[in-house]
Order: sequence, then C-alpha cells, then structure tokens
Amino acid sequence: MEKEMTVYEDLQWRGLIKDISSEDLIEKLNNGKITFYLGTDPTADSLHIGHYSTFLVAKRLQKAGHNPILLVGGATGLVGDPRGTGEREKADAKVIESNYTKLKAQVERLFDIKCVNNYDWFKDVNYIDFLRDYGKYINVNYMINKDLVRRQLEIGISYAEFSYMLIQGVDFKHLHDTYGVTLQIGGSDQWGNLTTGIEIIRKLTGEEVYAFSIPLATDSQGKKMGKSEGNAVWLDIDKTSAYELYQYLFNLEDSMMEAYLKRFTFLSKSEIEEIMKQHLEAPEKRIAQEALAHEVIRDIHGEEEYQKAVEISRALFSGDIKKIPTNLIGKIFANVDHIVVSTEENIVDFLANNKICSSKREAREFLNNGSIYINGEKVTDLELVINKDVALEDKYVVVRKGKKKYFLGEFING
RNA sequence: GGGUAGGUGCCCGAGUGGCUAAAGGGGGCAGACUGUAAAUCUGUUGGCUUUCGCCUACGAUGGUUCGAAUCCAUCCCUGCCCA
Repeated sequence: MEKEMTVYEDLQWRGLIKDISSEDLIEKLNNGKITFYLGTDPTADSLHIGHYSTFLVAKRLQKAGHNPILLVGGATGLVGDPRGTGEREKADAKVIESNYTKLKAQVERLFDIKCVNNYDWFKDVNYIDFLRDYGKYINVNYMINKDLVRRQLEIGISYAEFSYMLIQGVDFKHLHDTYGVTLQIGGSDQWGNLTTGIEIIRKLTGEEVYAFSIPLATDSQGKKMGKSEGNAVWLDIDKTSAYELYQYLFNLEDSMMEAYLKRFTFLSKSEIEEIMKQHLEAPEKRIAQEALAHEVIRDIHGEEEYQKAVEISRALFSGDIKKIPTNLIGKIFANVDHIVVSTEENIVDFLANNKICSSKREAREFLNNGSIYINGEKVTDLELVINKDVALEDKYVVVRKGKKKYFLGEFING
C-alpha cells in the first residue's frame, strides 16, 4: 500500500495550492476541524466546470474533517467584481436574486455544503457605519496595489467595483464572527480579495485567519477551461446535458489528462498512475479521458446518466444513424435539442427556422460545405424538402451539423 | 470645473466625405487531415436574396451634403493631464 499523504500533501500533489497566506495553515489543515468558506457570485443560474474543481477542494477538505460554508454573493453580485478587463454591466437585481436561489439549491444537492447569502447581513448596513467600521481600516494604497485593480485602473474602474474587495473582506469578518470561520479558499484570481479579508480581521480583532488560493483550471495554452463550442460547460444538466459533458471531457487534450484526473476526481495516486500508464501506451484509446468522464459525470449526475451518455456517444459516432433501432432514437436523443416539425419545409428554411443555423445564408454555406447530415446521410442539395418521406418511421429527422452536433426533429400529427 | 485623447462589427484595432458591410489580428463556425485530439492548411464570420440588388450598422440625437463611420451641434460614456 502507498503511504498515506497528509491533507496538505494531497492537495499539493493534485496541484490545488497556489498561494498560502501562512505556513501555520498547513498544520491546521492536517489536523481537521477548521470552519472555512468559499464564495461565488450569482452571475449565472448554474455553476460551470471552471467552478467545479474549486468546489471539489471544499469537498476534499470536508472529507478530511473540516467544515465548509459556501457564500453566494447576493450583495457582491449586485456590485460586481473587477475582472481587470473593464467594467461589468450593472446586474439586474431580480436576476441576481433568482440566480441565488438556483445556485443554493444546486450546491446543496451536489456538494451538500451549507450555503449563506451576504445580502442577508449587508442589506441593512448603513453606509456611514460601513465606512467607519471597516473603510477606516483599509488603506486605498493597499487596495490600489491589488493586481486586478491595478490592471483595471488603466482602463477605468468604478467606485462600486473598486469597493468590491472591501465588501468581500467584511464577509470574511462576518463569517468569522458568526460561524468561527478561520479560512477562506478561492481561485487564484481571488487572491487579492482573500488577503484583504485577512487584513481586516487582523486589524479589527488582532486574530490571525488564513487563506489559500487554488490555481485556475487551464488548458495547455494557459487559457481558462470550461468553454465548449463557445458555450460554458454547466453543471446543470438542463443547461449542459450529460452527453455534452461527456463529449467535452472525452475531447480534452492528452497533455493535461494527468492534471485533470488529479484535480477533478477523487481517484488515488496509485489509481491515477495506473490510468496514465495505460493511457500513454495507447493514447488513441483515450483511456484517461474515459476515466475522467466516468468519474466526473458520475459524481455530478450519477452513474445512470453516465451510462446513457456513453450509449449515445457510441450510437452517434459509430456512423450510421439508420442502424440504430428506431424505438431507441427517442431515448438516445432525449438530451439533444428537440425540434417539433409540423409541416414540410425546404431544407434551407428548415435549418434556419429551427435555429440549427443562424441564418439562411449560413444554412446554404453549411450545405455547400457538406457539413449537414440528415439521418446519417450528407445533404448538399439546397432544394431538398424535409417531410415525412425523409423521416425515419414517418417520425424522426436526425440532423447532424458539423462533426458532433445533433438535433432531433420529430413530426407531430398531420 | 479646465485641457486633451478617445467611443468602430463577438473582442482588439485600421479607416477621417463616395472605391466601406467597413483593412489587419484574435476569437467563433465549417471543411481537409486525425484518435470524436493537438498542430497545420482552406473556407466563412450583419440580415434578406444561391445572381442583380435591398435593408440594418461605426456611443446617442439632430444637422450639413446628391452622398457621412468620416464634417457640424448638443448630449452620454471613458482614458490621461491640470485645478
């Protein structure tokens, strides 16, 4: 048996520690029972894959006996955090509120972590009190020197976004006072905000609290991961189906597989080593990608959804749609975009009207490029009419756009 | 408040009266290649029209002109400098 790693060693081995506020934290991490928090703003109604590894860190700590709290920023979401690339649009308060509700439900279901909202303690804070109680203790020079702020100063930053880190610092103070939180974790882009909280608590109470940051998940080019065909890869199955998630993970690049297995799964060191060994012997089999997809989808959506995603992928990439038993088509394509077809239509209109292509112009272009398949057959004829004659069993029209995107058209009545 | 430089398509950025649906780059999408990969190459990237052409678009609103992203006025927003 391999030697047990300590909690900290495990995190480090998995590449999940970037900065750490104090060496003292290592000891505390290894001995359990810290109450810690991580925060996210409700800028969307679901988490995406980029958040996932950060939340898994919380999960890992929880398994090691620590006590996690998630802060969803109902207040901070209204303010907007600096991204270093320009001011955010002012968020709609109703949207933020509804996003909060959805995120809370998602996190509690997925990670079983207690969830709090900073709007609850900020909504009644008086501005003057805020400035006196907290603003007085933090120096603007200190704030200006934070990397994100400094970058955005060149292009302009509003007072609201500038104030963001102060609010987040106060959050830490509040959770420290209320729940005894002594550690905040977050993505490495949050480092400035994490340390501001430590600073505020030290100045106000003299107590030492901690933070560590987690490197952002990136691809080999150093770009943030989590986009597929320009869309975010969501953890909400209604926004990104298990099949799409499977495809995303299955197509990830070889060079990052070891890092991703460490980061996104709970597999042990020896298990990951064995997978990588097999993978390197025959990379084209994509053993590592398969293992990653299995672990991640099972953890997020359950084993059954994973099996379905595999089944769908096999059916679609084996080639001929017509070989799939018709009674399975509805089931296999349950997760792809559905189109209800009621009348016969020219192929170009059909593609454009059903949003398969963004315009007729584009539909023609794709047809000419040979990137449209109907029921597994390439279509280049712009005059083709989509009606029951081309449908399988008078019912289904399976449309493939490009290499991987499928749509299921289904004829109703008439 | 004063001075000054700006606000262009998804992003960056060129354009400073007609040749501009707007150079170039990035990104996106599609094709070839391949392992449903990476890299590379090719095509494409406002809408309608398989052509001609029409419509919408260069911060907003008005104006000048046969004609404006380009000139003028007012307003909004941003950078820099001064107070």
